[in-house]
Amino acid sequence: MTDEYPRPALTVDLVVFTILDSDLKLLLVRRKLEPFRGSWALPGGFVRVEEQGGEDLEDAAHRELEEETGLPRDRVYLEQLYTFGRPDRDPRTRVVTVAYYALVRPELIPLTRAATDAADARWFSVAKEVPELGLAFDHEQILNCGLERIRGKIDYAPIGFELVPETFTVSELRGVYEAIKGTAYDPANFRRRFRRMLTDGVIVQAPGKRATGRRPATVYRFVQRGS
Amino acid sequence: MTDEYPRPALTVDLVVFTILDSDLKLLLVRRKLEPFRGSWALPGGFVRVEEQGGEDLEDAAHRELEEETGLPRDRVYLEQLYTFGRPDRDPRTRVVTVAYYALVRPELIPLTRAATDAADARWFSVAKEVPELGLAFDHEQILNCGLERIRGKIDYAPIGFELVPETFTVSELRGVYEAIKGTAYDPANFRRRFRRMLTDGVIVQAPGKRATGRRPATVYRFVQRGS
DNA sequence: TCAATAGTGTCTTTCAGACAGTATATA
DNA sequence: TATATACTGTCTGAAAGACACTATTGA
Repeated sequence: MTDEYPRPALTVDLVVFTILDSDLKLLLVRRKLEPFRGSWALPGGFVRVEEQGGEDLEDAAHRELEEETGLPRDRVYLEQLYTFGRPDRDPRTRVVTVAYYALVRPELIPLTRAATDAADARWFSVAKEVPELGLAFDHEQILNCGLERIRGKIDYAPIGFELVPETFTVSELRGVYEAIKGTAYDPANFRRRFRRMLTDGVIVQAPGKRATGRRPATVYRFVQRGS
Repeated sequence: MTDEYPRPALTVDLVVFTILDSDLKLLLVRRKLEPFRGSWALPGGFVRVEEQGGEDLEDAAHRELEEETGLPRDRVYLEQLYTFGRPDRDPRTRVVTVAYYALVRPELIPLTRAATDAADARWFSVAKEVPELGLAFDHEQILNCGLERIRGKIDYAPIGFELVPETFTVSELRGVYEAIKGTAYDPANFRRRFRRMLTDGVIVQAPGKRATGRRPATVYRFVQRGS
């Protein structure tokens, strides 16, 4: 019954973001095979499918991320983005891809180095480097979809905390917002929003101070629900 | 290369909403085949896939909607929702489904009648009837995903206009918001939000008046961008 | 002491919720 | 005339943008 219909190949692709030096970065891998051999592309690959069983889509995304970049599955924030299935998006055959976006804390960036040598993965500046690259397939479109999503979502969901160390200062968090939105925030007004999160219990003060600039700043910790 | 991997079956499923008598309704079809034979399910079906070419995912969604319910593709608002791929979501074989939600203007409801006789399609009250039905597969989860989406999105995007006739009164639009959100809106405050849309040019006054209740109400028309 | 960042407070505008009150149609 | 709905206006509070101001550190 279901076998009357031809089936498409199914992949997952990942738009992996981090922030380094107050700049939004995207993780790309260099393609070893045709088509687009030698081009930079989003990490991703085929979903493991069996007649009965196989892996869930989100598991496939985590697995591909770990395999291709070395980023551990349990420490990366992952969320489904959109599914792309234009008939001509892959020149070989019909390939439908479920795109996810991932947010990587800066502390984890060194872990990608381990895989870098093997898989040729690198972080690129979204604003300054990626536009020149000419990504493989429709990956530019997928990236833009991811950018739109995080730029919209950061205004109402606590995804900013996924791009900052476990403890952080107000300025560091503001830097995340500025890197994502691409605009400057008034430090005083940002701090006020922040203080509301504090009184709402979304954030608590952490011990110690951090001396980044001139005067050491208070350090905070994000309180996820149920911990 | 790509043919080394087994492929999943790929379907689209549709969460189709309308509003009738100030109540949010969902369009369901009765299954004629196993599994879940006789159960109510979301309209949907297999994406047409060929080695080279075939249809786009959104085209597949429009096609299935028209085939199964008679709703014309060019008059229904459609948007991708989420992709579901749990390995056990279909007992037969691995089936991944790309879910869409659709918004149907009340004027189009009679068009579903034509297909009703053939395909056994019916509108159900989301609040009062659907919970008792026990939908096929994971369609309850897909429905909840669609509900979440429109309840969130109506606050910042003009999707409410997709559930109202071409010309409408303030009360009618308020009824849409109340049906979706499941809460009452203060008529005076809602009217103020509405007047801002008017001054912003999102809406224009239409000729005539409509006598629904006691006093005839002014009629408006939504101005989509670029017309 | 100076410069730079941390941090506070104030003014204004915008908008939402609550709610009183006026206007106009039909039964 | 009664009443239900259409429609207007006002008060209050929450929150954002602009911006002046104080505090504390390192160089």
